[in-house]
Amino acid sequence: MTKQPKYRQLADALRREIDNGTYPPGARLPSESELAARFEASRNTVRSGLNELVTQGLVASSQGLGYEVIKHEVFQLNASRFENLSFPQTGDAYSTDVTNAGRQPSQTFRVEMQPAPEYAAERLKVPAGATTVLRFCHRFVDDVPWSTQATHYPEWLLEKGPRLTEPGDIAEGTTRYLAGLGVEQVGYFDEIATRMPTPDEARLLEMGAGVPVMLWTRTGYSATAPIRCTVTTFRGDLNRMNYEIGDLSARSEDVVQ
Amino acid sequence: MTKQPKYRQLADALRREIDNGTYPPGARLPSESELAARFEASRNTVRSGLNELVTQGLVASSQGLGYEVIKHEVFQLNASRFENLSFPQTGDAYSTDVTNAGRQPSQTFRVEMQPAPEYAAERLKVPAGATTVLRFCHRFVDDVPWSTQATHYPEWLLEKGPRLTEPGDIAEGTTRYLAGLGVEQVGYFDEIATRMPTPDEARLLEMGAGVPVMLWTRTGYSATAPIRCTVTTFRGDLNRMNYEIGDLSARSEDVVQ
DNA sequence: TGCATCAGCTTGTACCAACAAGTTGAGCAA
DNA sequence: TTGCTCAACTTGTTGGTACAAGCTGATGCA
Repeated sequence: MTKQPKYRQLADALRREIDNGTYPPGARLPSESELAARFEASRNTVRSGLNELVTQGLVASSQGLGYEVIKHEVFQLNASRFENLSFPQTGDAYSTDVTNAGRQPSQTFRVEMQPAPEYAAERLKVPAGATTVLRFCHRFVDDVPWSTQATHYPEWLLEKGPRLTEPGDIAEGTTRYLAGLGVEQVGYFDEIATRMPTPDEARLLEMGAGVPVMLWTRTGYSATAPIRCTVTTFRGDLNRMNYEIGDLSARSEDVVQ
Repeated sequence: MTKQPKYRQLADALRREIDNGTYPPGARLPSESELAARFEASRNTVRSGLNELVTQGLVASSQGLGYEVIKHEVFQLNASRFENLSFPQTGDAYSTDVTNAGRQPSQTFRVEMQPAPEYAAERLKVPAGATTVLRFCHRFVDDVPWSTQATHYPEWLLEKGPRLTEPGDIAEGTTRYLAGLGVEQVGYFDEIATRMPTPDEARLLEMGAGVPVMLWTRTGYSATAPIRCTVTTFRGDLNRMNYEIGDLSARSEDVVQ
């Protein structure tokens, strides 16, 4: 074991104390100057160590307040069931999942006609820059920012579903609305990626700079063509994506060897 | 637009120059002292700005060498096809995916009998601490560390598949091996999460501390019981997880409106 | 030629100082 | 009591200095 620099020893010591409950989630750490006295280090060195914990998403700092141990609370999102089609639902998939978890969903909407960005054009099989309907959605759970969602629809869909451009929510969910008009989503292709948030994303989701985002890109297909491309951006520390595939009857039952 | 601190202005300027190709992937940034002169800032301020870029995974620094712009080449992993069952394969799912991408896979193996950690016990429906077979695998693509994989099998499976404890690879893939013994995986439950790497993970995967990891937990089920729980840890910046669900015939065809 | 050494570059660690800016609670005034 | 001000805390930003440690190429010796 090679000798670690002082700021890292400090970070490791604090990490241990957070793990073992000396500083439980929600608790405040001692101030920088107190830690400096305890570890016989300068304030800058203490800040280097604390910065490591912030980067790892264990604590968050606020000017004037101090450092607070973050509480993580993971929210499970079931991504693989067939949206709105396999069983009855009243709202969209998000509201359903959140409500089932006993939480309060809310969201703000924005609808625009936009030239398709490269990723959307490619997936929707339209020329780059072609006009698309963009429905943008900023979602909250119990008033905490949870995700942003941008869905591009190809322009030709408007002939069949003019309400796509209506500002505001479509109560029964857009997938269900389109299915009622004969444009049924029969399959989808999901891509899941992760990266550090852009400054914009960090601001929108009110997340620490050291927490990754999860990007969920879903391209929905009718029997003949792609009909939508949705990119959802989650706080990575608060969400988990689930897929159920194949026969899972053994999952819910008691185990029989 | 409020005034940003100097170190952030510096980070934003460099980020733009990386994006627009002034510093392409693999290029070296100017040294800290050169940047200090250019931005009329102290070396400490420059380091704060560069640290932001490191945290966001855009650049990496090495002592004595300088700052290098990271090149990321994303590897797509198809997670939803039915492993080894729906079509013939020669090796395991990983080798197949990597080879199909024209890359050279390699891996190191380790097999142990281990008490089940909490997450595995829960998913395998065995008591916490019950003995399980742990097959641990460290995978490389073109000799670059790519992922670690830890699979727990319940102990009762050994009666049917004793080769599980053999050190070294099982050539045809464990899932296929078990299927040949009558323990067929008929479904699986996937969970995908993301977080910052632990120091150990950062070392094993040779990744910057500012790059998130992607955790892929797959629990496989036979018709009657869970038969394995696999946790794969990826570099988040180099991997993307794909799921194909439902009828995707429209995906590969030319579009017909 | 071949090899060891070292100067001169790079980043890493650690310290000090000063002031800006956000938060809170004590205490005073209406 | 209510409400305001302000002192005393907190972290945020920016400057400075010094030395440690890693890398590279030039230099010079064998």
